[in-house]
Amino acid sequence: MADSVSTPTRTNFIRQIVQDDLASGKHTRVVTRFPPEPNGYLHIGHAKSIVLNFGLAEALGGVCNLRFDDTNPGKESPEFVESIKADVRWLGFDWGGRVRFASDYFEQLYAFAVELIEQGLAYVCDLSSEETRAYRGTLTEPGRDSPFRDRSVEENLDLFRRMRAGEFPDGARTLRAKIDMASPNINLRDPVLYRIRHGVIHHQTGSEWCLYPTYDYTHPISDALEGITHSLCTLEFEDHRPLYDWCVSHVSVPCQPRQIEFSRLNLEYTVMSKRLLTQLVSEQIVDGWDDPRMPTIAGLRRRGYTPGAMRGFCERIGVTKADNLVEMGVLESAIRDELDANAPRAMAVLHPLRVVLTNLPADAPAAVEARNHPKDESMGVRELPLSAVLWIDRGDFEETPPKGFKRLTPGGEVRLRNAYVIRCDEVVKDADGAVIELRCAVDPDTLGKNPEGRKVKGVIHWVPAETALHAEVRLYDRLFTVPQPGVGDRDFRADLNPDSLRVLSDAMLEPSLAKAEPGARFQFEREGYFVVDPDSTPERPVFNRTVTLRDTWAKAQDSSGQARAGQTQGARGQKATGQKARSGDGRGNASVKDQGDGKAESQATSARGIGATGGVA
RNA sequence: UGGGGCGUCGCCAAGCGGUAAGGCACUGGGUUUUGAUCCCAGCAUUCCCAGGUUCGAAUCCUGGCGCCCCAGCCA
Repeated sequence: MADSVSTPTRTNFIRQIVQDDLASGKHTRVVTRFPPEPNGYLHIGHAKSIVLNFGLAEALGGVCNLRFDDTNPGKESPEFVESIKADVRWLGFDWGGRVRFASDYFEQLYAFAVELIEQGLAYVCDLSSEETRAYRGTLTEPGRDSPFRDRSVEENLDLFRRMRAGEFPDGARTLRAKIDMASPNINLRDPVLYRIRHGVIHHQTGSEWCLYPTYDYTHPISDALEGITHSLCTLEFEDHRPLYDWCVSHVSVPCQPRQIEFSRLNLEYTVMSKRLLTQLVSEQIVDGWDDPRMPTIAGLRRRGYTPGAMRGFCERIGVTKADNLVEMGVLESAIRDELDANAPRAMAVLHPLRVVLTNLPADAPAAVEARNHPKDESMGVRELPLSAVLWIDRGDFEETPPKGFKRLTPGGEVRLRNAYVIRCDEVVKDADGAVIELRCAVDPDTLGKNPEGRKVKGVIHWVPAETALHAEVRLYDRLFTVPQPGVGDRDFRADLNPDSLRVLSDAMLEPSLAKAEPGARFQFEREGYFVVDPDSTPERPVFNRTVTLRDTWAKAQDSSGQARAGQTQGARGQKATGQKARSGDGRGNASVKDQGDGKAESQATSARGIGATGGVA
């Protein structure tokens, strides 16, 4: 699907800096990089960084490297590098040439460390991690020099070589930069440059190394080696910039990239930290990294989002240094814009109610023609078989309608989309009083024209019963019930939305949908946008709801104060838990499957460690 | 009571000393065989607060207030 409706690229403070550097001749070509650590799947916050970095290079005639920041092998895996490559490609970006790894530079990084030692700017320290912390001081008190700070260059060189040779166990020694233990910036209090890690198999370098460089040391030098002009990262690295600059200015790299920081994306009703997302997956609260409720790129893709909508969303939210919390509505409007323009229409009945047409004319056509898009004729037309028995949605009939109800009522008339106007003559109920069938008369003179002398305001969708496709439809809602899950000391799992997934096992689809391939997107008229799930088979079609249509009627009903049993908090625009479900028990013969009931044991969510992925959110 | 950032409409966000863009949301109204889309209109006399400079300040200065980040051999 074409990404046609992304909003035009707006400028931002980083783009201005880059353009200024180009205009002044400081740089002749912009080179950026996207540097994820392969320790999880990419999420929509990464998409912001990807669109910024690749988009900037693309727009200004430069290049953007994809570089894996793989300096902590214990947490990383080839699965993650593959998923990241696939996600960046899916978003429509190209890193021109080979993928880079920080581990490509391990040998050079080691040589630069030797340079630092020779200059007296780095030393081997024998303090344990606990001692190192104790010597570091606090936010308000300066640290103390390590007793190993003044080792000779010769001794440092020897020790560092032996560290590489594997002579010392994990944690026995580190290589530290010699900067300033009294610096008010804690990052400058002799930061660790290298640590020892035995026994881990690195996904790229295997067991070649037992010495691994830290992010603070690796990142600036990797940037410099690649000729990066502008190194864009998130705000939490702002304090590290002096160290970044220190590294590239004390070692013989070919250039000194400029680090610029911007604020991370925060989205309401979801979580964005890799630690929490990993937890959702590992505790099986969701169905994997690509669960359609996840804010991962893989999840959004399976949910039915398009690359164009993702890029459009990123353009809309902008790039600044201000903390932000973006409303879901922005994301939803981005995908609706794109799908409204590009998704073919179809009809599907989610909560089927049987309707019998009692007087279908003998000369009625066997099928009616329907346009695949109300505005785009190039999308063509399709045939809808017509028959005397059909399905409509239970929510489109009310025995005692609220004021303003435009759908079917006893004795009332409604238009069957693309077909006749019908009138409900009889309501058939079972022993318990539940409506099981409607008997309706068609007005034979209303095919392709309005009835004479009266107006029929309501239009409802339908599916012919004989030829209907029985399908599974998965209705997704927000994963959490509160805008900021786990805020404060709460366990974020306590904020999970128990109704984030509802599976309708017997939805009825129009027969033309039989040939839809996984990944195909449609608008089910009056319901929303849906995508064929990879689980789908010809025998058992499975559709995921990407997003509902805007529904001002449901919204008006909500705000008129009517009770909504089982309604999740603030599910605006989420028809599934709203009006449809409320009216006449839309769950009918659908099975309801709850997931994510927060079964796991409670565990404190520390503020620490929820950030962080290689300077890219 | 260390350091680094940030505070413009409900949410994002332009603005770069010359008199508050835009998007989302919201509220009306129109078109409509999707209560969708589309169209039209409305939506900050005011920019965290208080002083000051200036003919003129969201933009400059001073002082407050509020929020975020930093004490991993994570990134």
